[in-house]
Amino acid sequence: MDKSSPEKQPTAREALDRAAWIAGALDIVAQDGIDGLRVEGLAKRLGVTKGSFYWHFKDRRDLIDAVLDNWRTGRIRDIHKQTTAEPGNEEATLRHTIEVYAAAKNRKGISIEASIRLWARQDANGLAVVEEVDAERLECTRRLFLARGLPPAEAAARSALLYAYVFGFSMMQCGRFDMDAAQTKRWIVEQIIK
Amino acid sequence: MDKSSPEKQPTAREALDRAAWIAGALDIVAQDGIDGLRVEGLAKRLGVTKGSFYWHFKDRRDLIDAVLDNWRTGRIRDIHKQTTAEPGNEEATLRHTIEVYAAAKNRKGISIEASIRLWARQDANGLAVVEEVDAERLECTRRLFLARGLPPAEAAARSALLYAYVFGFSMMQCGRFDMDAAQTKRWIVEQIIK
DNA sequence: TCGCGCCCATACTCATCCGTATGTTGGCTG
DNA sequence: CAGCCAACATACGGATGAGTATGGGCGCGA
Repeated sequence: MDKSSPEKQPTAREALDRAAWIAGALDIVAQDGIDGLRVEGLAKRLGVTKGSFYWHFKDRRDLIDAVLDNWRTGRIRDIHKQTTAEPGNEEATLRHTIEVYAAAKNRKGISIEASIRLWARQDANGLAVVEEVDAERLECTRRLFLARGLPPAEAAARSALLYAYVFGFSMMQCGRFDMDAAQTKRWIVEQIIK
Repeated sequence: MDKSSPEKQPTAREALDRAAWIAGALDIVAQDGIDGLRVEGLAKRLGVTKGSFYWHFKDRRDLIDAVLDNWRTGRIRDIHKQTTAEPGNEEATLRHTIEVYAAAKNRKGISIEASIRLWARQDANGLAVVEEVDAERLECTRRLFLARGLPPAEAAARSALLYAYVFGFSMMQCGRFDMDAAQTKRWIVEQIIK
């Protein structure tokens, strides 16, 4: 699992550079998907050449796996951070979680989500990563519903509906549909939370 | 909008061949996304060479536009077919619509949906197509909710939640989450319909 | 100051793919 | 049967991109 292959100490320098490559890769993934993640394009974006890339990574697949791993740990850290609620405050925490994940400001994060999930349809490693992230997220919000006294089955169902709504709505293009978006979102959130 | 450029009669032969190319393209899109849709690969899949392709299509973009157009008209025809209900039968029609679009058997259709929607994020033509399909779908199911006597805002909200759930759930990977999937889906459908 | 190793550039090979130009074949028509 | 045309195949040029091989600069310790 770990990148323990370098012979000497994994200097902070190298770790930082690798992180920079991954950060740049995530920008490209958000724009063009994982298929659009090219070694030479990423290098040009970082102001270097391929020679640098192949010093930090074994090959393109190594970069993709690093991106997936980085995304996985980041999403799991995030959901734990978002869903830690003091007892009695579960409802506000749930509303806030939906806010964060469905926010229009989070366009880049949504794009990365969609790209990785589509990629995971034909990649075993990607599928495992998405499964782990989903399981963690579903479990975190389920706990919040359980803390509110809901029966286990309903807590699981509400948790599933929460993420289905968030991801599904982000994939839709409602530009031509006549509705009050804010009012609609409020009504849906009530259905999920209440 | 129409392909009226051929000088003579648009023979059934040519129409069939163009449809065959589009059908093969949809297979590839379902597997590898629109980025994976390559002229030579598609030709090999159909047992011919590029020479044939460039007789039927101007270029790769022409094929993509044809695929988008075919998908658009097909989805609109489908949703109209699924949502025509005799008065009083709206609830069963809504349940059936969810069944059809959320069906696990419809894996190929879901993959095409996801690929096109991701593609539409960076393509104006694709965006217009998705917007039109979404508007049509949202309107069709909204009419069913309205026919059941719901207030307009709630009908629109339920219609939006319906598709958000269908698309969102199809993007999730719940393999590691402990729940009764059938029971969960039943609970969610009740929330949307009732 | 000398060498060594990290970090990157340069320069290739090989494969894929788009688009075009042109050759070829089989069927239909006059 | 001559000719034409739809529907391909073949062959090519140019671009892109992965991966490798190799060289060079630069800091740093002995």
